[in-house]
Amino acid sequence: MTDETPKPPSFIHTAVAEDLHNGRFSHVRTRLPPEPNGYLHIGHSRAFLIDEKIAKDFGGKVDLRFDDTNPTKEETEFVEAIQDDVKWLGIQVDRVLYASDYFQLLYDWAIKMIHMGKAYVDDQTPDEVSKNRGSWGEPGKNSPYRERSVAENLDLLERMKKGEFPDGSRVLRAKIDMAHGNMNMRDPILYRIIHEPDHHRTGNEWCIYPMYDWAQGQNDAMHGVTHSLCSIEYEDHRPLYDWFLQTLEIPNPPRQIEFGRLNLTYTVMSKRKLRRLVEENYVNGWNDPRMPTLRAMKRRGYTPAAIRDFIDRVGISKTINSSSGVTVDVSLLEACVRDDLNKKVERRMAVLNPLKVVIENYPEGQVEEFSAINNPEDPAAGTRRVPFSRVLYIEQDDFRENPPPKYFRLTPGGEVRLRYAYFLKCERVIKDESGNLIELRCTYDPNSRGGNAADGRKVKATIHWVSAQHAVPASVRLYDRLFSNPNPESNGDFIADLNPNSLKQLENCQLEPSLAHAKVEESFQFERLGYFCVDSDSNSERLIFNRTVTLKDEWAKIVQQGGG
RNA sequence: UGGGGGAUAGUUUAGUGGUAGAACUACGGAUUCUGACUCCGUCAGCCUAGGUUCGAAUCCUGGUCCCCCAGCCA
Repeated sequence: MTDETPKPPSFIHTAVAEDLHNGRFSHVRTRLPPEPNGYLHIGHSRAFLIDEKIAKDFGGKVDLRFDDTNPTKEETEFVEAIQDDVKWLGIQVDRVLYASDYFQLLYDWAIKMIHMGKAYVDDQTPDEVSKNRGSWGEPGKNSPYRERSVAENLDLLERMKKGEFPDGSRVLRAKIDMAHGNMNMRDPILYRIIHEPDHHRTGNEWCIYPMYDWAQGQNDAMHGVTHSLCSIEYEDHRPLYDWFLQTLEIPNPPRQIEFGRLNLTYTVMSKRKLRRLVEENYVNGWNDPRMPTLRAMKRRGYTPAAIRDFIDRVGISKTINSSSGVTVDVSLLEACVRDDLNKKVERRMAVLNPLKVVIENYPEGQVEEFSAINNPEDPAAGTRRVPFSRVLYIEQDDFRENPPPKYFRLTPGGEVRLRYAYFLKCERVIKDESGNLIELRCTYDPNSRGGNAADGRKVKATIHWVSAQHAVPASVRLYDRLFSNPNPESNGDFIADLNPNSLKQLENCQLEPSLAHAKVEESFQFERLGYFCVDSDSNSERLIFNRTVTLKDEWAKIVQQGGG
């Protein structure tokens, strides 16, 4: 591995290195800033991995900090789920912090702002606040409460905090500039009143809660964060971020740096849309393997290594082509999983759509065992024994009565190799009254034991098989992309772009016996088919596999192009 | 309408004044007891118009197109 070409550093690396070089900072600390109001998806994981990478590359640390400043949206359940996902990804966080643990410090700063004449309690209704904010190209109007006395502001804020006023009746605002071109600077709201529900950590101790802008920079500062990395839609919040830190005269102010967000083709990423998929039952929950959430991807069989590789290959930039970022082709993600699983996972034979084969010249009652390689990419994985007998199952796709051009699997009178076993020739086709194919009568070549003919003749195809009397039945869920449109919603409602074939469950699959005791989450390559893992719905009665991703399939392409 | 940001093959991404390079995709081929893996090859790009320069993706000027912002969400 001497010739591995390191990825060039990102623009963030460049900026951080500069800060270190010119003495703005002497070390690096970043933070993962999730709001515990939902499950993490692949887009979050990228943001997190960027934070991790920057910290690691500069010998710094990364914290996990929950931005739990809005009790109406946040729950303990998500706090736990997020920590699980972070752990699963393998991110080693230095500290787990909660914005809510620092409400008092933030409140003290608000009091300081009032004393400085930089903050005031506004009694306007939400509607008035909104109207008086003005619009693009039109300045806002100063609130009639803007020039209240320090004493009155202090008193009012104290009573807001204690819960003397109803929700929505007042807010604390910074006094900046109602005519500013940047909307965020038009007297932003610092605190709003929220009585219900209780906060997941502070209970009913507070009746006011800080807004994102008011909390973010100060939290970063008090936790010693040097570089506050976030996505690009926060770029025009940066002036406000800096304004608070400067106005409060906070030493060693952290630096916010923004990067473009990650979107995927054939996927939706917004929390709103994902929630709709769940709530309207288009998928079976947040961990449905078709979802882009990390728990879903885990269940589907994606590995942290594959996700990390993917994020790495995508890189970091500020490019913006769509919804605040860049839209990466899912096929890159799929390529990354295949790469990882190919190296690590054992091979097995599994017949998804069984077609019965009787080998007429094979002795009834006889059973042989063949040795099969577990992983050609990893000799240390060794071999296993696979039983063979007179009645087998092969894949329906591996036989064609009227083969199209370029089809070189089994055909009437044709010969193929049964992987690791014998050459097999199809002699007769058996059908039911309505003409459906139900069975193949075949013969084998006893002189091809192990897979090579004594006379040296070749076959064009090798197919997988399972001995009928030894087979383990199972269900297999074939997952495909959730949407059939690379850019869901590009022509109307994204629900209309749902792929009707995103899940197909097969109930009559036949697996080689070594799979009988496969454990939940264990992954395998079913040869010639794809990568599959044991689903958590499995029990001692029934094995259920999820297809993580197919193998690349040249034949499928030929068929798609009309060749088959 | 005001503010902020972005533009290099189909998709991502390097390149920071000196021959535009990579990955994924697509296509073709070699190999193969997985139509997999591996290997080789092909197609394909600097948003645009000027300027500076011996030389511009890179510097300057003017356009064009795309994204984000008017929550008491984050």
